[in-house]
Amino acid sequence: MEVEKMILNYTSQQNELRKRISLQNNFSEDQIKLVAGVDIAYWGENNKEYGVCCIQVFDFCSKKLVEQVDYMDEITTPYISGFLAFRELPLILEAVKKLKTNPNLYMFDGNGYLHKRNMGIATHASFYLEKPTIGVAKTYYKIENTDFIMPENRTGAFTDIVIEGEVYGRALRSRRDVKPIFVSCGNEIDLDTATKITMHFIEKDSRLPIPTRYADLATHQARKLHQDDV
DNA sequence: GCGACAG
DNA sequence: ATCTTGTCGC
Repeated sequence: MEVEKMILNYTSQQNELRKRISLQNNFSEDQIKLVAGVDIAYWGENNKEYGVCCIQVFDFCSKKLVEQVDYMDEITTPYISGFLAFRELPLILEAVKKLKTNPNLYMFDGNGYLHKRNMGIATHASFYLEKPTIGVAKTYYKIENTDFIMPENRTGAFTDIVIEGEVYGRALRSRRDVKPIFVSCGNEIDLDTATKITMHFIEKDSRLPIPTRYADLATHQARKLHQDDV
């Protein structure tokens, strides 16, 4: 009875924000110098749940790490499919406050526009970050009973995910012989540009782009450090 | 009761 | 997301 009201509240918040989504670039591509990857790891302790958010900022051209921050805190919001942003955003925004650099774009582990209300975490977060965002999910989030079409087994091959005539995102074969990843616009960017930037950050040793991939590794390291500490 | 289910 | 070892393959 409590979670139902929470879901109604969350849904109405997202329905308000979605009115302001833009799928157009609000930048020129040569202005993208710093790209941030964001991720969170969780663990339980004393019957409470904790999380650590890591943000890693990379130089677009050299792909070198230029800054990293983390923020650890107790997690109070449960995971509810479709409402990931409400669980993760508090930690993310605190971590962002610690950044000294000002990334031109943020990449998230999860969806953006590829969401039942077009409000996956990448899109939702953009309204607070006021920067372009991209969502990169490792598994498919099925909407309206629509399956994705498997792209060809070639690097860069993709298929658009179309629901009732509208492109929500795409299944992208970031490398040959790997499962596809699911790229969608967060906000203030178009899908072709989001795909191009994602592919730019693909290295031969992973199907995931550098920013989210290394942010994920960093969260695991940060959690390990914390647990050694306790 | 059964299947779905981003992270 | 997390719980977890070995193992097949490049």
